Amino acid sequence: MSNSLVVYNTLSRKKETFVPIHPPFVSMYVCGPTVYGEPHLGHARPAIVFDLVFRYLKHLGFKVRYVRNITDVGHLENDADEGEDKIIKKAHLEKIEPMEVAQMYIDKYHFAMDKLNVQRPSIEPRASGHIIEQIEMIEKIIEKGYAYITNGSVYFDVPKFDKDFGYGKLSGRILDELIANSRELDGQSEKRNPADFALWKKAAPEHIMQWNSPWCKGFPGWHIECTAMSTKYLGEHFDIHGGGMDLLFPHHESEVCQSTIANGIESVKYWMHNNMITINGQKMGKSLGNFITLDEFFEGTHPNLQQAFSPMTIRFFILQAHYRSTLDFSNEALQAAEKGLNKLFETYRTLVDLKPTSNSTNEEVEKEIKSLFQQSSNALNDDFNSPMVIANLFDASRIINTVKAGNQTISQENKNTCLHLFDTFLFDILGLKQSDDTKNQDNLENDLMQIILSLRSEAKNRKDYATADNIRNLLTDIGITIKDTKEGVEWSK
RNA sequence: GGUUCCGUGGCCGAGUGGCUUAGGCAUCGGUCUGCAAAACCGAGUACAGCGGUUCGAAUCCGCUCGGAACCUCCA
Repeated sequence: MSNSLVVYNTLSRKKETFVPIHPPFVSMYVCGPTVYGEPHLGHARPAIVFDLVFRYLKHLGFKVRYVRNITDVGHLENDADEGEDKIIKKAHLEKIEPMEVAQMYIDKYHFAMDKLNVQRPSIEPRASGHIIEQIEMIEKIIEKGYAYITNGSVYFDVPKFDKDFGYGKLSGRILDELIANSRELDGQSEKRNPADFALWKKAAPEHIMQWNSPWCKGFPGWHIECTAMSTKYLGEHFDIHGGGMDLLFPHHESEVCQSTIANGIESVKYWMHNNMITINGQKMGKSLGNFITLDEFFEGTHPNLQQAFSPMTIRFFILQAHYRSTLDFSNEALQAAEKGLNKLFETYRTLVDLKPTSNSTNEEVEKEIKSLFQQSSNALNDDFNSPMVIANLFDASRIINTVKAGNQTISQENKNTCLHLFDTFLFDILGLKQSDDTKNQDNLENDLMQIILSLRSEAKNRKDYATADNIRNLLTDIGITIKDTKEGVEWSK
C-alpha cells in the first residue's frame, strides 16, 4: 500500500518511480573498494548508503541480489596515490605475494564493515578471479569494431562510439570539449584519441600482476571488470548500479560504453551516486594531512580527532545526511551525532522497560506513532530520505519520554506500536545497533555496583549527602553515570 | 579554464512557490530533584549577496562571491 519507491536516476537527473525489470527480483551492483590501503572514511559512505538501499529493498519484499566487487588488479604498479605504494614496496621487500597484500586489506575492509553493521553483499567477486570473463568481453568489443590494438594494448574507440551511440549520456560530458581540454602529456600515446580508454594494458616487466591474453601479457583496464562481473552475475540488463560520485566519470561513463557494445544494451536501468565526504570543509586527501582511516576513528588515534567515535556514531552520522548531499565531518558534528544516537538508544531502553499505565489504548498516541511510521515509509520511498526517518524517531522519542515522565498514559498496544516503529526503522532499516558491552555486564560488576549503590542509598537515607555525592563523583570519574530516578537508582557506563 | 553540483539559524543537517517555527547538538528560562543527571515544557536566532519573474520565493531565472567532485596515467 501507500506510495511507491522513487529513486533519483543520475542518467535522467530526475527522480523516477522504481520498477524492477523482473519483479520481485532486484539486481544491484555497487563499486567496491580497491584493496591497496587501509579502509577509510571514503569507503564508509557508499557502503553504508547502499546497505540502506539493500535493507530497504528487502524490507519492501524484493528479492535482492547485491553484487559488490573488489578491485584487486592492475593497481599494484606504483605511485598514483602519493606514497601509498609503500605497501607495494613492502610486498617487494618482504617478498609477499601481491595477493597477500590484497587479502590483508580485504580482511581489514570486511572487519571495518562488520563493525559498521554493513550487511555482506550477496556476491563479492574479485577482479582477479574474472580475467577470463573480462578477456571474453574485450574480444566481443573488438569483434564489433569498437576497440583497436596498439602494441598489444587494447583501447576502446570513443569517437566511433560517440558517432553511433552518443558519448557522455551519464556524465553530461561532450566529447569535443573533452578532447579540447585534454592536454597532450606525451606525444607517444598509444591511443588514437585522448578520450579513448584502456580495455587491456600491456604490462611492464616490473608490473607485479599480469596475465596472458590473446594480445599480450598484461592486465585488464579498470572499467572492464565492473561490466564483465555485473553481466556475469546480474545479466545484460539489471536494475541498479551504484557508487560514489567520483566514479561517475570516467569509470561509469566507460561502463556504459562497454555494455552498450558488448551486451548490445545500456545495461543499467537506475544509476545511483552517493555524494562525497569532506573533513572540516576540505576534501579528504593524503596530501592534506586529514586522511583518517576507520580504525583511527574507532580508536580516536588521529591527531585531528578529539576523541574516539564508535562505528555506530559514524553510521548514524552518515545516515543523518541525505546520500546525495555532501557531508562534512568535524569533531563537533560527530559529538552531536553521538549524543543524539545515545538518546535514541536510551529511549529504546526506556520503552522496553516501560510499564503500560492504561488498559485502554490511547488513541491520540496511537495515531501519532502510526503517522510517524507512515511518514518514515514515505521518506524512504522518496529516494531514501534517511534524515527524515531519524527526525521521526526523535519525535517518537519525545512521546515515549513524556510517558516516562508521567505526563501521558499508554496501553500495551501503544507500547507495541512504538516498539514496532523502532525495531523496523532504527534497527532493521537504518541498521543501527546498540553495542554489546552495555548488555553483557558481567555478574561481578553488577554485584559490586549493587553494593556500592546500597551504601550510597543508606547515606542518602540518613541525609549524609556529602558521602552520597562523593560516591557519585568517584563513580563519575571512572566513567559510570548515576541517575536517581523515581523508580530507583540507575547506572550506566 | 571546462562539466556537474552546492551555499539554510552558534554547529550539523532536512525541506523546493504560499502551515514544515523539520530534526539533532549547543545556548537561555522553567518543572522535577536534597543537589545533580536524565526527562519534560517554553524561547530565540535562517535560508550567501544583488537583481528579476510572480499576487506571493529559502524554493524559479540571471549575475556576483564562496565551496565540492570530476576533467591525467592508474585504480
